[in-house]
Amino acid sequence: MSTIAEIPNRFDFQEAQPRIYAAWREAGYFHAEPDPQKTPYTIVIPPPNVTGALHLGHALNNTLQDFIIRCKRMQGFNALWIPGTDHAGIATQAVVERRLKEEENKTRHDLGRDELVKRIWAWKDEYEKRILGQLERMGASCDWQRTRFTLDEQCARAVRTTFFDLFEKQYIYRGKRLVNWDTFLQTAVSDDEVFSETIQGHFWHLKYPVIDPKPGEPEFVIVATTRPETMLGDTAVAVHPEPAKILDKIEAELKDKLTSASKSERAVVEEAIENIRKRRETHLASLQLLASMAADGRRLMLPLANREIPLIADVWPKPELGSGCVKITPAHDPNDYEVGKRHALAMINILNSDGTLNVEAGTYEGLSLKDARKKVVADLESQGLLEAVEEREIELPLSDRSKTPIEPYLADQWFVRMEELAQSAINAVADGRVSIQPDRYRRGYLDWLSEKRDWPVSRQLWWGHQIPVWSMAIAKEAELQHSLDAIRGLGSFDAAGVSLQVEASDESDNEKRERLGLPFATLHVCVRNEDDPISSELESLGLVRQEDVLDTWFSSALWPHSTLGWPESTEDLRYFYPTNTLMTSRDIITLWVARMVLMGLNNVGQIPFDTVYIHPKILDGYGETMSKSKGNGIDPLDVIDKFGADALRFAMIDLTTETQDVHMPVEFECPHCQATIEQTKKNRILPRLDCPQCKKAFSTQWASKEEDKALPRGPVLSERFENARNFSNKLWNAARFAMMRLEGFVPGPIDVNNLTVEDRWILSRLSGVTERVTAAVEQFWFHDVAQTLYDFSWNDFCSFYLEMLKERLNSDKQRPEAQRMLAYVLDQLLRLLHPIMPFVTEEIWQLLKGFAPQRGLGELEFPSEHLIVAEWPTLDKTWQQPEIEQQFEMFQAVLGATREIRARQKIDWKTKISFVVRCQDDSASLLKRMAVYFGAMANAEMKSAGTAVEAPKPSANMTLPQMEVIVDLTGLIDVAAERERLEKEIARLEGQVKGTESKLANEGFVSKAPADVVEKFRSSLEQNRNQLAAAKEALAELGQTN
RNA sequence: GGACGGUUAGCUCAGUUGGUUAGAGCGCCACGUUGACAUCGUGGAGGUCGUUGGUUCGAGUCCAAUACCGUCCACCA
Repeated sequence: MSTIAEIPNRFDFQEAQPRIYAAWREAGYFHAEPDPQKTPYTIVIPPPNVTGALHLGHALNNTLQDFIIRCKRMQGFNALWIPGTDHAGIATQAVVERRLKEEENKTRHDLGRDELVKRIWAWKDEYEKRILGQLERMGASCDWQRTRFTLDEQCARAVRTTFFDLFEKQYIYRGKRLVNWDTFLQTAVSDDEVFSETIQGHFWHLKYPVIDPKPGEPEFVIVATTRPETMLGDTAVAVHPEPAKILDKIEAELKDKLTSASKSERAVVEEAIENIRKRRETHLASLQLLASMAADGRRLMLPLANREIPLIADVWPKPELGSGCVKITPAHDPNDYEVGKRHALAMINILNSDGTLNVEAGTYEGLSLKDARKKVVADLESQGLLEAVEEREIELPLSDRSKTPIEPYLADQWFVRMEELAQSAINAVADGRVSIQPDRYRRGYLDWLSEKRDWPVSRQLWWGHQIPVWSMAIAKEAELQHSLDAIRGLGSFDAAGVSLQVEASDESDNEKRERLGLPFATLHVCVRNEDDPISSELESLGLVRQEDVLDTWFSSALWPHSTLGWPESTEDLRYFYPTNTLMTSRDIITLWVARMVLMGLNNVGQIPFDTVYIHPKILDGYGETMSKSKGNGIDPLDVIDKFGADALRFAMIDLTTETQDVHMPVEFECPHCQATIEQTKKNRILPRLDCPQCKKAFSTQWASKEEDKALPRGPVLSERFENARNFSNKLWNAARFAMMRLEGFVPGPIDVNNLTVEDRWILSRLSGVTERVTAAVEQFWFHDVAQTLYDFSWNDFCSFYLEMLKERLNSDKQRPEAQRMLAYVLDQLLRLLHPIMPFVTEEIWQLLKGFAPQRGLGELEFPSEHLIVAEWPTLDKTWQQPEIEQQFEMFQAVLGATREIRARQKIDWKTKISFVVRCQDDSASLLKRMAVYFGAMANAEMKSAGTAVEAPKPSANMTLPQMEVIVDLTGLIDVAAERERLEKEIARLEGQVKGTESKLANEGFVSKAPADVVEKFRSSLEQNRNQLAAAKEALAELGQTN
């Protein structure tokens, strides 16, 4: 058995965490198997990207999951938390490619596909290990035997099965789409990898001749463009069909705005109205004419290309901008692409993949875009078709990866048709089978899905699930049947899972198609199992496998069922699916959550989870998202090293409120002297800093030079973890106290019918806290859980209950019962705190077992081997006794009064004071029972209490509801201090009385407010009046004393 | 441009159905090491709840308008 000397006054978390974690793991508590006797509770982790280490956002996300899983495990559920990581397609490939460039000055083409993928796997192995290690250090109780990776064999099988199924249902198809093309890297990049820069550019006004203008019609239509070279791909010019209506509408809106505009806005709005008026004068007539010409089917001659194009009416051009007309280049502009689809326009791609012009550009073929622009402008000018050139700032989209301009480029892409799938996911949330909390996030989910936009799933990458489709171009119509027969005739065709699609060319003009070398059609064969011999047979027929891989979200969308063994109908799947709660942050509700719902429904026929909990984001002190690229990110491991995993977890739970994101000011910590250095936008990007206190230098995450890297690293931390660390320490020391005083503990039943006031009080509080915490867990009120337990532990348990136990533990007679109560209450508290702070509570649990091997309130129990599997406290509501709590509050108030008077009077703590309490008899008898505690906790002696106590003189008087505490100040009094305090008190009470009086004088209040509320005010008024009278009297007495 | 969130003490945040004069932690001030804990204890100071108007007997809480901050989505010839 330990003695106090053996228990350090600090919890050595560095030593204990790995030891405790290993013990849990070895005992198999993290692992779950299907068990019909128990109800499953399952969470799948949002798999972190293997691009890098986990950050504080992950710490939050995973703490919440582990908290819930630990609660559920203790509550008797068969709790399963499935861990894993995400291959994160483009992000991971980009990281590895960047490193390849930096370290070896090579591109992926130098390595080739197989070698690059091999390198990425090595990267993945390293980071996966690191990520899973971080989770372990946070205390995550994941079932490591079930660890998955979105690109592992099991997930790959799920992906192929899903793809095949959707292909067969014709939900998957190949089509053209404008992508952000990086002409330097010759790959498509996603929208979030495009950034734009404002540059000084030009606005060219071009004149397109009208073919056979009728009298009164213009000879030319003027279009304005920032990219004149794309005119070679124009297939129409558009004008708004009802320019007058739009101008009227804009003017009406502006006038509306004017009525509510502030003075400073007025001028701006008035100017805008004036501009619209001018616009009407200068442009309206001609725009209306053009609109009617468009309706009339008039055509224009596209200069240089010498091609006839239609003038069309469409809602896209804004009559108030530019010339009011726009050229339409469907293959090279996203808006024009939409217009082109609406009007079934030809889409002419004038670019090669390297950014030079192709055969469609006629004489301009082979030129770079830059040269083509010069030549096109020069040629137009020489033909007198350049109306004007304006200077203008334009936004130029650039590739984040190559820093070269992005070209919208029409490319073949694979899509998932969303109509039916999206509807199923909409229904699941709309009818409540899947609930999203907080529910304000439902709307974004439903709105996004309701657009039912087809999902482009192909990526021009090498890292990912390669599309399981083999394709072949069919040059001529006559060859189609022959090829189909050949494929169907393959030896293993019937046995294999194979599905066939014929993609027709979108160029229907035979002659033109042949001139451009385009095929008549393309055959696509989807193979269910890529290892099937059919794939090599297909290749022998000349079919080639698609190079593209699938969007990383395609495999993530299957996560809740692929991790449980789907497509096989495993026992795991049947037992643990649907999972219960998905916890994630709001930015991937659409990208991920929605797709999991629809894929779960499509593949398994059931929703993937019944609840989605959206947690807040952690921002830095400037309200910016934390990120490595800004240098304001906190590494959870740094927090764990300094404050402990329990502190990190408590802080995460505590800051998770329902309403908002949390700001966390961050600072550097000097590794030499531990001084904190406030992080600013300036210093957070420096590779090294000099500590202002000890003047020594340290390095940051930006260190790249050898000399900087050699310096000790200064971690980025936040003082907001200190509070949590202190709480953990407080708990540890409360336990340490218990260990000291449990010496000689004899297990035995507690006489529940004969408890002291403080015992009944702590049990009442404990019961209330248990109820509240249990309910809060169900509601995901994490902050509420943390606060309730913090408050109970620190204020009720430590500051009062333990202090009061000290007296009883000193008495041989009272000690056995006091020890049993101490062991019991601590036992219950440890259980409640365990899901938040698993390490320190488990350590205490183990120690406590040594002292109190059997404990309990009614019946004695042997504690479980480990706290992690102890039963969650169950609620005994009968212990909740409001009267007891009220009585106790009265005691606390009297105690507080003596302390306050002592402080005001500056009476040394060692000087014993005495006091009397004027109060009702029942209160007096209670206070008399507590008399010993006034001595122990305030070094004060209660001489007497009751209705007729004699007030000592001189005295300090403190009025409380229903009571008056009068402290004997013989030989002690500081009259000025006491007068000041009383005057202040009188002022406060007068304000209160006045407020209440006027309220009660209000006829409306008395007649309309509920009777109990009115009664409450009445009695409080009476109380306040009494208090006020007593205070005034005390002040008068003071005058006499003086 | 659309949707959503926030604005409460010096800082970071609570405030669950509207009900006495609004809370916590940190920070600040004063005092204090009596053997669980100075990562502590005791006491104190500090807020007209962004602004304006409305509903109500009563508004931090409900409604409307407005300002500022933030997030997501769309878009910028």
